[in-house]
Amino acid sequence: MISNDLLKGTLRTIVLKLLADNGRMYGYEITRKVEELSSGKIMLTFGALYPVLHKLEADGHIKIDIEYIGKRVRKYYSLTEEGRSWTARKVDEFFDFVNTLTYVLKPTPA
Amino acid sequence: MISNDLLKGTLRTIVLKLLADNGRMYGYEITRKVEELSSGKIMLTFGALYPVLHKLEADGHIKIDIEYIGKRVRKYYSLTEEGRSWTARKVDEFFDFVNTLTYVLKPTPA
DNA sequence: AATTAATATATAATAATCTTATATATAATT
DNA sequence: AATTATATATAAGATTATTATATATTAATT
Repeated sequence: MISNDLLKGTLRTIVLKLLADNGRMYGYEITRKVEELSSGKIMLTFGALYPVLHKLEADGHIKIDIEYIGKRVRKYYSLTEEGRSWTARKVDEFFDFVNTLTYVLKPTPA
Repeated sequence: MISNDLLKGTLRTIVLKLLADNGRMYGYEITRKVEELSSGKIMLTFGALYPVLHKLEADGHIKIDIEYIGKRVRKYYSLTEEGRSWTARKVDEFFDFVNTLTYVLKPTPA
C-alpha cells in the first residue's frame, strides 16, 4: 500500500488519464480501475474522489452525463475538448517530475 | 518549474536523502542543493522547509547542532541512527510509488 | 424470505501540508 | 553607502487528503 502522502497532487492526474484512456467512466468504476491497475496499492477513497471530480467539472476539464440503470443514478464523466489537451500536459508534467526527483533521490555513487 | 502540487509528500523525503548523502547541512544550504540538483526546477521555500525540519526533529529522525559563523547562528541538521534507516525506507517507498504510478499513467498502446 | 455483500453517490469534520507574506539580521559585493 | 546574498523563522491562508458518516439500490448468499 503506497504511502498516501505521496499521492497528494497526483489524484487529479490519475483520474484525468483514466478518462482519456477509457472514454467515459463513473466514480465507483474509477476507484475499481485504479485499484486494479495498481494491484491494490492505490486505494482511491470517495472522500478524495468526488471533490476532485466536482472540481474538475467546475473547471471545465470534464463533463457529466447522467444515466439511469434501473432506479439507480449513474454519473458518467468524460473529458471535454479542453480537458483532453490539459490531461496530456498534466501527464507530461508528472513524468518530468519523476525524472527530476529520480535524479535528486538517486542512489549515491560509492 | 515543477508543479508544486506534485511535490506534496515528497519534500520530507528529499530533505532526508540530502542529509543521508551529505552528512550534515543547514537550511539555506538544503534549498540551494535542491535547486542545483533539480536544475532550478524545484524551489524549496522556507515556509515549507522549516516546518518539515522541525517536524523531523520532533519525530527523532534528525538532530540539530548549532554553530556560530561570526555572529551568525547556523543550525546543522543530520540524521539520527533511527533516521538513517527510516530514510532508506522512505526512498524505497518513493520509487515504489513511481513504478506504480508510471504503470497507471503509462501511454496507451495504440 | 431475509440477510449480507457489493454497488453507487455524496458531504462534513478534521488533519496535514504547502504557498505567500512578513519579520529579522549578518556578510559580502559593487 | 547601497544592494545583493546569506540565514532563520513564523503566521495567515489555501489546498488537498483522510476518516467518519449518510443514504440508497441491486445482487448474491443462506
